[in-house]
Amino acid sequence: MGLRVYNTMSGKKEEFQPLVPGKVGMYVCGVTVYDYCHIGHARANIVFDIIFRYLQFAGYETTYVRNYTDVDDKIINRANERGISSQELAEEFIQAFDEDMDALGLIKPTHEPRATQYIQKIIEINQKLIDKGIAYESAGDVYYSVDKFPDYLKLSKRNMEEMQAGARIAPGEQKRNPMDFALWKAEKPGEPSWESPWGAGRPGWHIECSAMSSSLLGDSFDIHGGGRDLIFPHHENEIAQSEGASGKQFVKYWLHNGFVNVDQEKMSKSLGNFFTIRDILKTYDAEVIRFFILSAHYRSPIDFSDQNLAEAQSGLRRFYEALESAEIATEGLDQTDIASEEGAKVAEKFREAMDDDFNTALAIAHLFDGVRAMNRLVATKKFRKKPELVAQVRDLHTTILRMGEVIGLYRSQPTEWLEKVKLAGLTALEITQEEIAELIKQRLQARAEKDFSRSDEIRGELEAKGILLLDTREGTNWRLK
RNA sequence: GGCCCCGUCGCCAAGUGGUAAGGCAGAGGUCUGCAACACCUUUAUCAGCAGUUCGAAUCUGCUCGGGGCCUCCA
Repeated sequence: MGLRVYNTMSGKKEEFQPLVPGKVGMYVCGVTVYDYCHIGHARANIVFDIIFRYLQFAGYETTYVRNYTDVDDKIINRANERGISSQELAEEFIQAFDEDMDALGLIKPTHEPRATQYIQKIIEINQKLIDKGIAYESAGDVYYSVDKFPDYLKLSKRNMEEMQAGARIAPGEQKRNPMDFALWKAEKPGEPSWESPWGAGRPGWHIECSAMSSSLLGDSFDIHGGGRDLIFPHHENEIAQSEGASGKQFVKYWLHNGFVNVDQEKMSKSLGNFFTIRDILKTYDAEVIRFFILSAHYRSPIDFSDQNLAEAQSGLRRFYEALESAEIATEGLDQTDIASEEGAKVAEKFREAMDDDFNTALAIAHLFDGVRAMNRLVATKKFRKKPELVAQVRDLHTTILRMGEVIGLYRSQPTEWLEKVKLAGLTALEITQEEIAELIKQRLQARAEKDFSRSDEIRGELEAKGILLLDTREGTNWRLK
């Protein structure tokens, strides 16, 4: 069975069949660049990163577009506060966004358009909507007339009467219906503006995405993604604009990711309870964040907490420890042509899980099964003298890395990753690497002299500080408790 | 007020009609000078109540609890 995706439009999982066989066009709403990204942005971008990766893995030639909204009220306000141009501000946070996404290990979308690069296209769509009688000009503004689009609210499944009760008209706006939304805003002092048939002004928020998506993916494309909070009004309005202008179905599958909560409450700028990506990266490795996010289904809400991240780190460490021990166990052994089915079994389960609406939590669980199988084999007596077992371990190892690449995990060299996480954790403890090394040396000395009480004393001392000692064939290592 | 979602082991989290995955934490065992790691074993009947069904965590109704959207928001 092939890929199935949950479509917000139908409210059901549907069999995925792209408009053009073998090819996928995907548009995801990016960020408005006026501040640093928080973990909620990280989630949305990681989710669509793995969807992009998986589509390609599944053999689809995928065009992924993720925009930057670089003209907007918030950008203008923030820039004015800081006394710089909105362009400068946008530039600064585009760069910050790119740095954060790089740090999180995201692969680049095919296209990363900026709204301000598509002003002409925006004007064209507006003109078309006006010509069709769907939009109207009013005192230099252009508004979309929601009454002219019968399918309005089909995505968010609301009805007009209820919505109108809550809608309001801001001072200075001259709308025919309170629900009408701005496609073009007349220039105001201190704001960036562009010439248009309706005078100088700037685009409304929603129209940008219609312009960028149709320019890069055409009037109809396969997947449109974003956070749940964009369903209304943003995505609803995009549908109205794009379908109103083209007369064709805009998007086949609507995918929306769930929120990141803090203490059971949505994390957002307005609530002030957000954590930026760069702050979290000071304490946790980027892959830990990814692992945390992917260990729940993308549509479920997840609760952000230190405990949950620490747990994610433990889980990820299990993978890296297993990968490392498999590498050590098979090091220097000859390659053989012995066949192994172990990897194929794991890979098949993994694909089944991912095919079911990108169920990464289940997919990772199957990889954990692979880890256990691998550990078990490595722990077998005289493992290195049993070529069929060595072949199976190598097969599992390769498979875990290959599947890991599809979800952007296990990309580091295990020993380096383990070392990095270990040292990062050490900074929170009251002991240095050198002190640990010295104590280990003393303990080895004591053990050599069979002075086990002294040996245990040292271990107890370190354990009290959060350090665990591990005696191995190769010597004594340590790790965080 | 309108629309919508969720409530699964101590914690995280899959599972949406066929008899409860996985991880973290815990317990017992093997290994170990003793430990740790790893491995093996072990821990839930699914918020509550009432229905539908041969059969329900999965469908329906009600109750309780939590959350979201309706204004910018990933």
